[in-house]
Amino acid sequence: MKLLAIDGNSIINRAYYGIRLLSNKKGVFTNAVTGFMNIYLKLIAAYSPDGAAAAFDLKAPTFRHKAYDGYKAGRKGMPDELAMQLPYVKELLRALGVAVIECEGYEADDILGTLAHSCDVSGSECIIATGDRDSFQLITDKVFVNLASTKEDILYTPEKIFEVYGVKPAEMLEVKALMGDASDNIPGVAGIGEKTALSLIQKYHTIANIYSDLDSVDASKSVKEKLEKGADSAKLSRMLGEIVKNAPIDSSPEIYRFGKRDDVKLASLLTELEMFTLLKKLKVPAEAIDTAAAHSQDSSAADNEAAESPVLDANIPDYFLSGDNRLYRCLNGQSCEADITELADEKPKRTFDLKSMLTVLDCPINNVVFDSTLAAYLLNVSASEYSLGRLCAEYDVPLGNGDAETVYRLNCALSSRLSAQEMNGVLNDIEIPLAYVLVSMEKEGIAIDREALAGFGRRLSEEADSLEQQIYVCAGESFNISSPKQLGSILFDKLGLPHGKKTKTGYSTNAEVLESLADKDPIIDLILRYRAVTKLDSTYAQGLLKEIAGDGRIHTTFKQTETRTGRISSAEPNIQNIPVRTELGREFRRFFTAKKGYVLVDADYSQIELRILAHLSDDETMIGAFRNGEDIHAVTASQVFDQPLEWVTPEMRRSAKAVNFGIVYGIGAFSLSKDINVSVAQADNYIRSYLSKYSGVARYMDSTVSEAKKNGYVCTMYGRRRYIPELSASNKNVQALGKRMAMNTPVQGTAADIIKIAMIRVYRRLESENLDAKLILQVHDELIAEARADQAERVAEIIAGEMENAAKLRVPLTVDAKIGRTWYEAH
DNA sequence: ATGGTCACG
DNA sequence: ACGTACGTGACCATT
Repeated sequence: MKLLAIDGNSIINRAYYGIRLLSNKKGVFTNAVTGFMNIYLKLIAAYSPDGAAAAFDLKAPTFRHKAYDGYKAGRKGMPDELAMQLPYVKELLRALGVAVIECEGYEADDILGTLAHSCDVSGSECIIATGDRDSFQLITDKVFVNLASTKEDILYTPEKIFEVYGVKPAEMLEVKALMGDASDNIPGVAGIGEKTALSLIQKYHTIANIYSDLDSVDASKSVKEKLEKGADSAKLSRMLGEIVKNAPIDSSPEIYRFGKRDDVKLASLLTELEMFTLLKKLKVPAEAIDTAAAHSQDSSAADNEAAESPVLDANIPDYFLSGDNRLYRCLNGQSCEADITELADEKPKRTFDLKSMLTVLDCPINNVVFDSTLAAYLLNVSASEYSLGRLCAEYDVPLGNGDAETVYRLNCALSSRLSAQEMNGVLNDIEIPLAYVLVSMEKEGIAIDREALAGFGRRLSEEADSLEQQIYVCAGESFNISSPKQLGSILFDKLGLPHGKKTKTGYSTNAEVLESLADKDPIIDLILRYRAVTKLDSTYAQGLLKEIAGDGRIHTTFKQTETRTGRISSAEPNIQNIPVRTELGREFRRFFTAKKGYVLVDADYSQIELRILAHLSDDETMIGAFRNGEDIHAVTASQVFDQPLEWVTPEMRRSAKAVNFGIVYGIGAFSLSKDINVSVAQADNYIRSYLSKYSGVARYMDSTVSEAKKNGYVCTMYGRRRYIPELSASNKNVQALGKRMAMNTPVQGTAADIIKIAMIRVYRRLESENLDAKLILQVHDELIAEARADQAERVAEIIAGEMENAAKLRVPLTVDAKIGRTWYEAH
């Protein structure tokens, strides 16, 4: 019999602090549960035990173990965010057939000690899984300790203990009694640390031996004095530190053989917690999930703002496109395969993943009144995916008779929630029409000058080769410059340059650190140039060449349900991060061209986010500046530095620009100071000055954060919503992040809404006016169309006009539009 | 699969 | 003592 004995409190504590705060939609935090279950599954896979038991302290919320660096054990209680997860972990363990042991008057350690001892005497094997070293004293030929750590777990055996500490496992108690353990309230001998304690025990093995003849102990005079003074404390510590081995629990290992797994219980717990990955990992059968859903007492009623099981008009068909591209329809409860031509009729219809249907089927789909994927995205912009199976689990929707019927049931659930949250407008007026635009843009793509791009790539790789050789000369050896690890050891170990901050895995070698070292060694500049050139070559030259399709064009994929703020993203390739900031990088835009006889029209909003901020905050000064068509960064400089506008220098304007950007992101003095190279105190002054001059903005930020805390979410002007569970975290850094998200999301998200509206209108105008022009790219505040050369001026006017009029704000929206043969020229 | 780095708005 | 401006995606090295 092999028993896995889990130190429940220690492991859950590690799990909690190891994973950023997560929560389900009801606000139940789940990061500790997730981490715990992952550790549990890893342990099972690693040791294949015959049974398992998990020990918990009964008197929760104080911990006596040092659970993570910096944790002041015993002084603070367990945070609520963790305490609320404990019952879930215990229930899950029971459902998995694992015994949960708690014992009045005994700590988890004592339970583990008892289990371990019992295994030892009965000839069973015991593996203790814990995150702290207290259990080392329990190690024997039969009892091992798996120490969880952030990097890799280590299995401690008697041999391993001896290798690391030079003592036997049982002697670890003696060591601890001498050195003490602050986190465990064990005093030890004052002035004796780990080194001294270990060397004493290595020689004399026990405290009793040391004190039986203290005079003859081989140690310095001061150590002997300390030992003499601390004699009572040492003996007391020895008692306190000894783990109990006879706690009143069922100690026979055989009792803990795995019990029967309760799949329905697992399904109901994991569904409630929205831990769908684990549900899959554990291979919980679909029937169990259905049964759990059917028995669930608090499905839709308790779920946030959902009306009770509403019914959508069953006369409107729901469509689903399967993995093998077959179209299914559910109408009046009847599911069957359908022909794609019926999608073109003018009757209302509902879909699952409209954008995929348009892409895959490449046929007209008219009068779509609801889409599951887009609705699910609006309801929860933070999900990682929106598959039918996962959504059914998330919204407690039982599977129907065929996927199309399931879609119908799912749409009922989604629709009622969407109405309750007043997001029908965003779905019907923005996201559904936008899907058509995005599909058209992807299909159209953009022409690439392949030969010129390849030629530029060759130039870049030659430059990289040359820099590489020069770097090797400077370093005195060759190494992999692209490996931060190897680069760090060359720069900081071999060349002895002063290292700045460290990352988790070693020295930081990012551009900021390197730039600060630029005058210390000529190798730094070479490395920076090497980095820049290889980045351009691999990501943009080689990367884009790989993505050119048979038609000589690049067809990106615009993801409509990816970002937390409502922006769209671009992938394979990402055309939203083509270089522009450096002259060399900007060259890439010369290879993005219009086809023969056509030109590119590029239109971008000027400071759309700041204008939205002016509107949302109703700030008098900012609104005035925009209405008068003033240079907003210069105005801000004049405000922040308290100087007349005409006295503002380019340097002041640059700093003010950074402050303006920072404000939108939820600024901090530290980062601003780095950005504009002034002291933190100085940056702090700028921010204060800004907020006192733009008092409307200050008020707006405050009220946005407090509204967000009250509601748990923030909204854009058009009602798009983002939940921010970080705001209720106990960790102050996480909370601060939540506040910044709360301040930034309405601004960034409203900008996203507005350009989406503009895209829809531009698309329709170009079509209705029969222009030979198509939208092809979007880069957040910029739209690019390909237009027949003779119509370009007209197209530019339409695009700029639709963008400027997409929203009516308290300030004008202004747009710069340009025409060129290439993206470089048009931008 | 994850982390470091760096490209964009 | 720590971490430090919002939102993305791609590439590389390492595990």
